[in-house]
Amino acid sequence: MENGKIDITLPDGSVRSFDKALSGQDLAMDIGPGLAKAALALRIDGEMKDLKTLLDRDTAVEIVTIREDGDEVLELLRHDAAHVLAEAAKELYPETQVTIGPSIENGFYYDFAREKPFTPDDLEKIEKRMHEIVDRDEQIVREEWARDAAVDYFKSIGEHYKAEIIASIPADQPIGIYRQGEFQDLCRGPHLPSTKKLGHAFKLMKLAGAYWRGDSRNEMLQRIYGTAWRNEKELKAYLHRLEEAERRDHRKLGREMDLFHLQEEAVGMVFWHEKGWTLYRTLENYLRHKLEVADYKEVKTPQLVDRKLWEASGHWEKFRDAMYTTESDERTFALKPMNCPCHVQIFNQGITSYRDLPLRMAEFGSCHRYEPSGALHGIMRVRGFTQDDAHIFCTEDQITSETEIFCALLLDVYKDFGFTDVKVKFSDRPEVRAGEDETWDKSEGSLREAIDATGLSYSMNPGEGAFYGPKLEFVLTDAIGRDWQCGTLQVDFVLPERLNANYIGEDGAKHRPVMLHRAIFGSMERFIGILIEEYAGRFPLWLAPEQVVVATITDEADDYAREVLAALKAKGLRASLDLRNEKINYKVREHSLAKVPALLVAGKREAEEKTISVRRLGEKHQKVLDLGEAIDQLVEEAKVPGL
RNA sequence: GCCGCCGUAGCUCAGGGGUAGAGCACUCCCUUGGUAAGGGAGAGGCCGACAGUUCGAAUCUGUCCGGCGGCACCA
Repeated sequence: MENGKIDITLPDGSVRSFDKALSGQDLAMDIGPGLAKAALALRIDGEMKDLKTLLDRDTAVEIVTIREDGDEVLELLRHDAAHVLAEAAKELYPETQVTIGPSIENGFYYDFAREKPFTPDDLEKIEKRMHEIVDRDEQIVREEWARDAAVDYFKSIGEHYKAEIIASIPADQPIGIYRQGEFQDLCRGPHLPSTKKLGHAFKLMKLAGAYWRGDSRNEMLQRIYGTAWRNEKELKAYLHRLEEAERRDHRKLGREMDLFHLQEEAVGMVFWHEKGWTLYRTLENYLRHKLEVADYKEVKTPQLVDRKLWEASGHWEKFRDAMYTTESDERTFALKPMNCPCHVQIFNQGITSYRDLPLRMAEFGSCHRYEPSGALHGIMRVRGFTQDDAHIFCTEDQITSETEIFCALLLDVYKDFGFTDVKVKFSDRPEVRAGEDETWDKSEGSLREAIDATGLSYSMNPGEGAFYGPKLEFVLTDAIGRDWQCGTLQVDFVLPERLNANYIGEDGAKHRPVMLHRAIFGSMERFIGILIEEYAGRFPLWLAPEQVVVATITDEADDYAREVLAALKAKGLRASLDLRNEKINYKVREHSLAKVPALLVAGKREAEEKTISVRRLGEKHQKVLDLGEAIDQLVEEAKVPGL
């Protein structure tokens, strides 16, 4: 800044000098009118700022345009879309109060407070008004207000939620107010220079309820969700993705593929049909084998257990409302919502030596929980489910190595299903919890040490741990982009204490073991739901409930087709026969729609030559192979991983 | 649980104060056809449940049940 000059360094390394301070807009114009037109914001020292920011010192500046890839531009657009949404809603329905409206993955939302609910018709009107506001090309101007003045202002115009938000901001922080047209909103920014820059590639998607400040004790607001993109093409691509995702919805495929159903008489409980149950058993046996190799001991514990045990474990106090109970012999029993207390009962039989640790006790444990009705979702969130549960009883010293061993096993299993990018979350102590703070310090510390030892990257999930200990969550994503916790690992110093679990140490004295609660699939039901969506119903051969259909072209091949079926079954393949009096086109179409991985077609020629025409799902053409060769190939491909 | 929307044949959906319709699937008949729908006929519904309004309710109103989308919850 010599001689009052301001040097601006551009991303290409070139430097422009100016006599006096200038706005980012001026800078863009100075470089070229095309750039000025495309400019949306600035990146000053790597941080996004308004395009109108005054540049009054030497600095490195990057001009952000609509053509820039990456999420930052999208976040900017979406955040503005939320403001335009709020402006439109206020214009059309002035009695509405605005609250917050952030950008989110794929879009944005805005929460409104209003007596009368918005209707789908209102959505259309609001969207139309949003387009008008964009066309008005309203300048978006940032101002900074004193906090108390801002609170008074918003109170005076009846925006009590806004006033409350501002009042909760620390007094020494500046209050940024963005004005566009008649609409003013509290906001940190940055924003576009004008509403026109938002463009028209946005769409309002859905109406929903949402609690004020995310707390169910508060009143419910009305949330409007929308999506926004750089251009029409991206918007269309997104809408198309949504349609594709709907096609692989496990609820739809579950019905179409005759895997399972749900009905009113057993809400949240799955009726497994033959094909779905075959899939279920295949998975269970696969995992059972993995567990055997990993030195787990499988057990089975009772469904109905006296409430005394749940009181002792602490579950009764915390989850009583979500437990199914029944009275008998003047005692109260609960359908088990978890397996851990039962596993401790097995552990407590006899005397355990430190030589027995780590003891890995596994169960495909059938559990029931009275989940809130609004939480139910297909077979992903149900009231009756089976956990691939296990508890590792070990010493404190063994936590790290057991965590490493478990994470390796989990990733190995996930890899067999093609899940390679797994989100890991670390959830620490919740507000309501059992155990002393010192115990939590210890358990969180040891889990952190253990996860660090695995080298996996993870994100923090504060306050989301189980009531007895911190946990790792292994999260998979469904077709519609929703995250589901599947695997978990939880460190527990509390239950062994409460249920008096002991082992005899090297010193001959009693010691408390640590329990590691862990699951890989999480629940069989949820994992199967995820798999259906992941594969869009087109399972790999080893998982497919119906692996092969033998279909005939004429009834002259019926006897041969029966021989083929027998040969397939003798090799352990799941196969069936289609001898119907239908054209081969019809049969191909039907079995393709049913997503049968392999169709073996037999006509007169094949019968005479002892060959078979192999048509694989997803391929346009078929291959004629020697029967033995065809079967060998299928058998090889149908091998269960790890077996 | 809370907010909004929805509930008609096995599935997808149309209709809408005067006793219910399509396509696919299903059953039967004809067709023996070489790799994604051959032709014909037939059967199938207490219009989610209960109450109310009405001469009359699948249709209007209310309550409940269930589903869907969010929110909250998730040992």
